[in-house]
Amino acid sequence: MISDTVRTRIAPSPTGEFHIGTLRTLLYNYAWAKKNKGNFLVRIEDTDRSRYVEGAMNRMLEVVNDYGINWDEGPVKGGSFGPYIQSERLNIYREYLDILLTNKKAYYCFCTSERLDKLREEYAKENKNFKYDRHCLGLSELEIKEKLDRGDSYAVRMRIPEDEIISFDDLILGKIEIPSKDIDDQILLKSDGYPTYHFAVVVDDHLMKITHVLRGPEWIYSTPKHILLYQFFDFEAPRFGHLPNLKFLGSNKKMSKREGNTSAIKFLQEGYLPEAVLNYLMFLGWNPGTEKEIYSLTEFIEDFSIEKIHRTDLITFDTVKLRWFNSAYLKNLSPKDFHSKLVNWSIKFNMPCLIEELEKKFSPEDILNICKLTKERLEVLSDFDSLVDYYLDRPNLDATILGKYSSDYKNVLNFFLTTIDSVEDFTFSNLDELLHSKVKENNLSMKEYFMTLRICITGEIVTPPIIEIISILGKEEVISRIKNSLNLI
RNA sequence: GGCCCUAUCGUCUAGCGGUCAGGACGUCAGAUUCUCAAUCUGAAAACCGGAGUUCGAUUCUCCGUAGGGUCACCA
Repeated sequence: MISDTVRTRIAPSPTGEFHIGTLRTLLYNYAWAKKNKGNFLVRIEDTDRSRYVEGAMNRMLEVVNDYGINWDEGPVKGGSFGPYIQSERLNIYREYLDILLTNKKAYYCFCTSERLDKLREEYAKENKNFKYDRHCLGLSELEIKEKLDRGDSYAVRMRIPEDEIISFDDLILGKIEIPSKDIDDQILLKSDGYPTYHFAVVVDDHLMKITHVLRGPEWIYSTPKHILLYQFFDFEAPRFGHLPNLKFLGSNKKMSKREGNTSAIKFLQEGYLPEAVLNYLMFLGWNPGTEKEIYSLTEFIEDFSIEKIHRTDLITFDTVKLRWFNSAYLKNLSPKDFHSKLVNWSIKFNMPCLIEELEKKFSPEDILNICKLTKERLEVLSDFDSLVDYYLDRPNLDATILGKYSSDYKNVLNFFLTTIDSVEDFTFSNLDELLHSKVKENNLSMKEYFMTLRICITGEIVTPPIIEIISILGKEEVISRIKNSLNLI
C-alpha cells in the first residue's frame, strides 16, 4: 500500500539553467504536497553524464530558494530517503535491475550504435516507426555469458509485452490508453553503467514513496513504460498528471531559449519580485474558478486543486501580464519595503542602481519619499534608474521644449524664482498650497506654469508631481536650478 | 508519417444542456489632481467547421480541420 502522506517532488537535471517552466511544475507539486500536509522533495537527475554541467545543481537549489520555496528533503539538506542525487544511487539501480534480469523482464543488448543507426535508417526509408528488432533477445544464456566475460559493451533493455493496452488514469487528462506494440524496448541501463531516466525515475519514486507526479506533457508517451516497470516490480505506481506546455506569445512551439528568457533566475535579475513571478505562474494552467487573482504562496496552497488544472496543449507565457503582476506587487509595497527590496536586489544580483548615489545625497526621509513616488511608476526594479536620474543630475535644458508649453517661459521661471525664494517652511504641503494659490490668484494657466517648472527642474515632461520633487530637492537646489536655467536660455 | 493529447475574446481563463457566454491583462474612449502613473467609468473583442443525440447544444457523440506531444544508450 502506498503511503498515506502525500509526497511530491521536482527532479531537475543539472544540465543548465533552471527553467521557468520547471518552476511552474515545481509550484504545482509543492502546493499539492503542502495542501495535503505532505512532503515536497528535490531530487537531482544527473544520469546523463555527457550533458552534466558542473555547479548547475547548486545554482538550481539556490534559484528555488530565491523564489522562497522550501523543500523538505533533498540534496545537501538530506532526508530519510536519500541520497537525493541519482549518480549516488547507482548500486541501488543495479540491485533492482538484477531483479528484472532474473525475472526475464529485461534483457542484455549488445547492439552497437552503428547497427541501431542503420536500423533506424531502414525504418525511416520505409516510413515505418522505429522499434528495436529484439536482435539480442534471442541470445542464449551461453552467448550472453561469453560476451559478458569478454567484456563486450552492453546495455539492458526492458521487455515490453507483445500486445497489451497499457492504460492509466491521468489526474489531469483522464484515461489514456497506449498499445504496447507501439512502445520500444526501452533501454534501462546504458553502456556507461548509468540508468536511463525511465528506470531511475521509477526506482526512485517508489523508494522515496512519491504519491503524485505532476510533470510536463512530454512524459505522457513514456508513462506506459513507467507503469509497466511498476507492474514488473509489483510496486504501486504514483498518480500521474500531465501539465500543459508553455510557449511564448507569437510562437507555437514550447518555450525555447532562442525566443526569449526561459531561465527562472533571470526574471529575478531583471527586477521581478519572486512572489509576482510565482503568482503569474500559478495561473498558467490553473484557475481557482473565482475572480481572485492576487495569490500569495500560502493562499495558493489553500485553494490549489488538481481538478482545477486546465486540460490543454499549450499556454502562452505573456510577459505583458507578468509585468502587470509585478507592478501590482511593487505598488503594494510600503516605501520602506520597496527600498529594502531595491537595495537587496541591487546587491544580490550586482545590478547597478542609482539608489546608492541617492543615499549619499538625500536624507533617509527623502529617500523614502523618492521610493514612494517611484514604486507606483515602475514595472520592474531595473526601471528604477531611468525614473530618478534628475534627482542627481541637472538637466540639459532644451529651450524648444520649454517653448512648447509656454511662450513666455522666462517670466514663468522668474515667477517661481521669487515665489519659491520667499518660502520659509520648505515642505510639500506648504509648497503645494502656496504655489497653487499663487498661480490661481494671478489667473495663470496651471498647465503652463507647472510644466515649465517641471522641465526646468527635471528636463523631462513626464515625472511625478513636480511639487513633490522640489520639496525633496530642497530650496537651495531648486533656486539654483531655476537660476541656472535662466542663464542658459 | 504512426501513436497519444488538445481546441471559449489578441492573451490567461470562468462555464460542467437552457447564461445578455463572466472576469483579468492588453487595446480604445471618458472622468480626475500640474504631466505621467495610479484610480474610477464605459466600449470593442471569443465558443474552429460539419453532422448527430436532445424540446434545446459552447457544453454530450462522431467526422473533419488546426495545434501540441512523442517516436534516443537526453531528460
